[in-house]
Parts: sequence; C-alpha cells; structure tokens
Amino acid sequence: MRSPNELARKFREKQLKLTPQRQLLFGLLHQNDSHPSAENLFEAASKQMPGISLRTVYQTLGELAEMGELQMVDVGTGAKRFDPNISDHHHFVCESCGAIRDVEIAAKPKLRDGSGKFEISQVGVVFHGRCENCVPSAKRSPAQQVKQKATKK
Amino acid sequence: MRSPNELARKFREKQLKLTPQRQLLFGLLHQNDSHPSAENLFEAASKQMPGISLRTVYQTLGELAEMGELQMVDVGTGAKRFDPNISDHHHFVCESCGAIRDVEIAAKPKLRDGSGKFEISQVGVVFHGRCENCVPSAKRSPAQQVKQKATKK
DNA sequence: TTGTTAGTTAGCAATAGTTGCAAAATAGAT
DNA sequence: ATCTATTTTGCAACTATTGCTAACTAACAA
Repeated sequence: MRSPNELARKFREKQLKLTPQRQLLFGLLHQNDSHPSAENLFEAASKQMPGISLRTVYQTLGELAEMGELQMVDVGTGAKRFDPNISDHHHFVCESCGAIRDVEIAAKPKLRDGSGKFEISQVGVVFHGRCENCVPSAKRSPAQQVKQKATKK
Repeated sequence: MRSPNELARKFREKQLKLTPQRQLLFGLLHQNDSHPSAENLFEAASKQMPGISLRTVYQTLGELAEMGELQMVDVGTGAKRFDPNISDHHHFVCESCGAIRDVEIAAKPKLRDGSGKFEISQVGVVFHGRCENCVPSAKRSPAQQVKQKATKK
C-alpha cells in the first residue's frame, strides 16, 4: 500500500489521474499518524509544493475517503480529521493538547439496541480526556498543541 | 424538574434571571426528545415568541448546558444537538432520515486504554445506521426528515 | 409604584470549516 | 504534438456559531 506502483495502480483503477498533488497528499497522510485536519495537511503540503490549493486538499481527501484509502473522522473538535488507519478502531482526544490517538477496542461489544429494530452500520466511539503528556502527574509538559486558531474553543 | 417553581429555583440558584425566553426554551426542550439543533429550537420558539433571536437561543442553550440541565451532543452531522436527557447514554443516528435516538448502554464496558496512561473523562458513542422507520423492510415510509437545509449532506 | 442596575436580549459582523462553480491547466491517450 | 476529459485553483457562498455592543428588563430596593 506504500509503493509508488501500488498507488498508481489504485488511482488508475478508479480512473483518477496520478497528479503530483494526489501523490503528495497520499504520501503525507501515510507518514502521519497525528490525525491531521485538512488545514494541517495543506500546511504540510505547501512546504513541498508551494501554491497548492486548500481546495485541492479538500477535494483529494474527499476522493481518498471515498476510495476507502482513509477514514474521515469527526471527533467533535471542529475540523474533520483524516486517518490513514482504516482498520476498525476508535479515538481518544486529549482535552488538554488536542492530540488524537487511535484506540483499538479488543473485545467488541455485541451491538444491538434494545428493540432490535435498528440496523447499525457504523459505530464511532470518541474518548475525551487527558493524554499521557497532559495528565497532571506527567513529567513532560503538555504536548505541542495541535495547530489550531487561537480563537477555537 | 418540570415544575415552574423548580425551574425558577434553579435559575435563581445560578443567579440567572427568569426571562420569558429562558422559560420558553427550557420548556420546549423538555417536551422534545428529537434531539433538536439550535436552529430547530429557534423555529419552535419563534412560533410562540415571534422575534426571539437565534443568538438568544444559542446563548440560553449554552447556559443550560453549563448548568447541567441538558447535554450538548455532536453526532457529526453538522449542527450540535441538545438533549434534555442528561443520564449516561449514547446516541443512534439514522443515516436515512437523520433521526437521533437515545441508546442506553446496559453493561458499561470497563474503560481503559492499553497503556493505562490516559485519563478518560468522557466517552461518546455514536451509532450510525437506519432507524426502525427506515430499514428497507419498514412498513412506514421514512420518517419526516429532521429539518435541515437541503444542501446539507 | 418607581428607580436602579446587573444581567439579558437582539442584531449584526466576524469567524471556522467546507463546498459550489467556472475558468485555466494538465495527465494520459492517440 | 494534439486532444480532451479530468483536475486544479481561486473565489464566492454557505452553515454553524460566537463576539461585540447598544437597547432592554427582571429583580431588588426605596
């Protein structure tokens, strides 16, 4: 899933052109387990490809999500986050520094609502709390804040 | 929790004035188990109090949430939803009609992340799927769409 | 009843995040 | 080298929400 050939094949399969923008974004995302937002990826991409458009970042992320190459996750902190880990997992959000960590749920609880009438296709679990860098007793100082506008809650 | 006196007391306690707007919104919310958005409540409120401001609705909902009188839930469908049910429960979102139902989690799984390093203060579980009115085999037609702008996904 | 005033409302501008649209650019096929 | 269906860009528009502030009013006092 990481070789350039693989990538090219996947794109061709979906009749998507192998543009430099797509290659860059795909690569950046896969080197990144911090659950970046579109804006985060735009900044990273801009360093390697000055002039790339934020619009393209959104567009491409949307396409990759549709292709099943990444998960779009909304943890309720404003911007959507993009996760190259497409396995069945959930998320932990640090209330202090904003860090997001993948959480594997070992024993998946049997899902059924009381009435048995719902048809559940997707379960999203989001944990909020303090991460290892931010628990009061932590040795280290709070992790670098996930980049976000100062005005954001 | 429903008597006017109760309400008045609670407001006074927090040194909040018992304004007609607050009374109306509090009442509307408690008659409503559909998990309305601020906009939904604004529309409902406007019928009984033409001229009420959307700004006031947001303001009041924020205050009630801070008071612990309601839960503010973000199920990832755009606008925040407001739930007068403040018990420990989760949510099911119908992908078809947008309905939101409370889901009680009977046996609460023990929460611990693998490392034991996180400090989890809040867990939000959101189920997405089709509700009883929307499962293909349903007798009834899809429930009335939760009011939302047609342009919204 | 009438003041007084701290708390509240309403209106509007501003913000964040995201999408729609149309024109300019280009990957990939011939 | 040419052609054209896709892409990329830039920008306007949009949704949800908040900041600011002037006008208003509930609640308490006189």
